[in-house]
Amino acid sequence: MCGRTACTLEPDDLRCACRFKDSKGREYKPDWKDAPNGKSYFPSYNIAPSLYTPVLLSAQHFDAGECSSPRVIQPMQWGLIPSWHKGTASEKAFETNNCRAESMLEKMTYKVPLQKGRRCVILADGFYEWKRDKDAKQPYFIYFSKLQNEPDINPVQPNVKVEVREESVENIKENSTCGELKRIKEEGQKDMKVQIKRESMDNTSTISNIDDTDVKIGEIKTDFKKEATEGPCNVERRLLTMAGVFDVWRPDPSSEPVYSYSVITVESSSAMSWIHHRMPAILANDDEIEQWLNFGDVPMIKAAKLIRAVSCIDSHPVSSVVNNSRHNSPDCVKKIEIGKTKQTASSSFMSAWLSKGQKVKSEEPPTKRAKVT
DNA sequence: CCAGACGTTGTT
DNA sequence: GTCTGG
DNA sequence: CCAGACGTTGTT
DNA sequence: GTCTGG
Repeated sequence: MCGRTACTLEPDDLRCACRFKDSKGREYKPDWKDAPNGKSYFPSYNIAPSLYTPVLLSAQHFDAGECSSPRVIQPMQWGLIPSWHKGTASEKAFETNNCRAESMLEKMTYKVPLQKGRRCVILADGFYEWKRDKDAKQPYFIYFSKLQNEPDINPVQPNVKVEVREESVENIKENSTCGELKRIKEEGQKDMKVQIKRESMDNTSTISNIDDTDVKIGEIKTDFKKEATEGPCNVERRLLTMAGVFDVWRPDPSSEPVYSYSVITVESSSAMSWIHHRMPAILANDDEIEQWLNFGDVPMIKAAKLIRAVSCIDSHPVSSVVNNSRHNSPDCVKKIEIGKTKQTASSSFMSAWLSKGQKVKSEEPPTKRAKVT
């Protein structure tokens, strides 16, 4: 899954790294909006849940005229606090750092904000994942592959498949099994039946209470300022863009709202599964980002198709200094060679290799393992 | 009707 | 706030 | 996600 | 074992 990230760019560099063009070809940087409750984002190589991190969202979430760009970056707290939460921010009983894609349209905590169009994109240099082997834990840093900067040119069969079928109310009723269907729409309108199916298991859940028409499409704002976005962008690697859901919570009616988010997770692609069986839902290019953010034009049913396991990622092992979230240094993301410092890992690898030939449980991706001759 | 939940991961 | 279970 | 705490009284 | 803090 995704429980630790790095995000080291300053706000202006983040805005620069998030330059984009609208449908008319005008180029923008996202606006920067501070969190309304006064909390700040601090760049770090070691970002843990509960911290505030930069998140992209549509300017349509704000009042008309408030923004000079169709997109906004705002720091939000990692770990979604539902709008109905009672008590203080810290006494939330639930684990909402991640949101399972397979059930996000069913669970109250995520369904409700998603119906309100509260889709966001979490910005990061990359994220960390711990590969477990018995007692041992080896952290890896994972980020966008440098080879493909635009689409996911190396797609795998998505293991989270979102099927959308339009059927009449009658058909749905006839086809419904176990009373799983719930009525959603007013008379005369066609129901949307969304199935999110995990390929690995034959586990199909049917959702019908998310629909396109719930979201009030805000008036299209055409008065965004065109900003000067020329000049080089001093950002080396493309920022990782992870799909998320956010919500807005008020500790009490008088206080400022708290924006918080959850990273959507999916069953891992082959690029990740050798490290971990879950991974964040990554948006592979700007078109996907646009569709995910633009809740006014892109209904949830369509946006849900963007949530899948991509393969356009690279990774490398890093030092266990990253384990302690108090450690914030470039060492957290620095590549290390495994097997050199840890003799135990190396010797177990070698003995397994000697006894079984070259078929060894992979410590590296298949491509890298192939050069062992 | 009211009360109570509302979540994920990993591990066995 | 909204859904489920009793 | 992982690391670290997990407790009270009285005295300075 | 389980919760809190980062």
